[in-house]
Amino acid sequence: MDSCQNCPILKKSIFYNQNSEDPIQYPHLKRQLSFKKGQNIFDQNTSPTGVYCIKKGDIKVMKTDGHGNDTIVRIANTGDIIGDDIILSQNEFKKSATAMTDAVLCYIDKTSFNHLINNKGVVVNLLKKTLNTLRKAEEHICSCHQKKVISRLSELLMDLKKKNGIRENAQWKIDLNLSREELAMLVGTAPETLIRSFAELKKLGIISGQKVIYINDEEALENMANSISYERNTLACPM
Amino acid sequence: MDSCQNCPILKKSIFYNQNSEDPIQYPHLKRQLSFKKGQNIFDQNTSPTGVYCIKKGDIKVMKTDGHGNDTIVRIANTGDIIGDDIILSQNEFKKSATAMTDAVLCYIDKTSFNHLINNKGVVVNLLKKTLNTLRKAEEHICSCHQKKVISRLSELLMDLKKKNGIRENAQWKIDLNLSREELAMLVGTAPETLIRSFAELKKLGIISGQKVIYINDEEALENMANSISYERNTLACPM
DNA sequence: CTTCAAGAATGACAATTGTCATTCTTGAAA
DNA sequence: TTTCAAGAATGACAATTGTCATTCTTGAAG
Repeated sequence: MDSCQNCPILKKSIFYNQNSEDPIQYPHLKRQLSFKKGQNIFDQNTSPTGVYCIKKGDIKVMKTDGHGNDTIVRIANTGDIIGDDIILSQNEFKKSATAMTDAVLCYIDKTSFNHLINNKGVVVNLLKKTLNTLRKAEEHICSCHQKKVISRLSELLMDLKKKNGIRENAQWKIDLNLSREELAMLVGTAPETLIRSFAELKKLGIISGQKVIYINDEEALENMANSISYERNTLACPM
Repeated sequence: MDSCQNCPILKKSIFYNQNSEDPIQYPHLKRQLSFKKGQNIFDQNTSPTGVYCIKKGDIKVMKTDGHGNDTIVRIANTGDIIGDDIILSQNEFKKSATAMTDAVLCYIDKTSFNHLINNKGVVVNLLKKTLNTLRKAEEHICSCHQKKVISRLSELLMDLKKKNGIRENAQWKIDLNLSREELAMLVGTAPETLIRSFAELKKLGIISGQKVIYINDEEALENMANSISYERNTLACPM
């Protein structure tokens, strides 16, 4: 087993503690696991016995309603923790996780994890990460409430650009490691509707490409993400 | 200033610490504030200088897109903390809070709050609260993605029942302290659509009443909340 | 190269939801 | 009580989105 002290992603993880007044006990019940693209990490109906710290790869966290309707709740990356809500009552755990790329995760036993969060630095790091995730979730809720599909798709593309985008001359290149169906599950719509919004953005010249896409007009995409919501004719001056 | 030790809601707050190995420092830069129903606590464009612990009352946390589209992100109650995401970068604070009932909040200065979360028990309590809020937010995201308005409204009513419902014979009585517009902002739809869904539930005999409503058929409401999502004809056996 | 299957795309249509106009209710103030 | 304004409700219609059927692409396996 590698020691956590030398982990290349230590600084990105919640286990990195700048001020060493309260030195971290690294997990001793840790196991490093590898997953192939598409492989399931845990599923909605099991009670997990620990948490996972992502060393490498993209993990989709999903929820299914049993009628074949899946939602991708979020995508977790290097340094993120998944399954941490076992801290709450365990039996309400109702999410699944799947590797979207080949991935390496460190499994940390529940007891060990509970011990680790006795460390001030670690809890605070985890709290910050959680608050950040919550903020993003709340922003997504607003989008769902207020915006049309094409707008939410534009938001998603801006997000992906921020995370995985590569600048190429005047364009941004994004290698979507996502099928159209997965994009639909992120945006919250049917695959067909997503495909049509996608086509619309292409027709407008804002993006191009298929699996690898290019953002040709970043400003237009930003506008699409922000301004196209349901709107009423609010009379400026009802005089 | 009242001392926190004697606060009647101490046990509901994040400042309550069972194992006293690491005794809590109660906030010393605390101010108790009263708000009237409808009064604004902080708004989206200000950078708050501290957090609020709710002693009494219901607080709606909202987000506006500037085009008159508001969303109620969540309703916070006794023992909850609002504004705690000042722990993250302050300038991204983009929510407002308004009292839905007469309310009493304790304002805690940012410096003081940062000091308080040095206490293990307090951070862990806050972390648990945040994880719980996140879980609810993620569940709401799934509902938005998968369910129709009438279904989301049913979910909301079940929630309100759980929080404020009073058993009356075979029924549940809920005093909605919410206008139809507010209900719409919670469910994520237009007021007219909400009103129609409301009417539909009444027509089905599942609920009755106006501002004070009665759940006549809890099971039917539960079913409505769970089962009515968009569904495809998944062929059972395509042989 | 051909075959084939899975994903992507598109057309047609229906269901849901949003928008606007109008009317009905309700409760507070005069 | 009467008046009036704000919220609630409803009708009519349009826009968006979901569903199903079908076709087109693409890439892997033989």
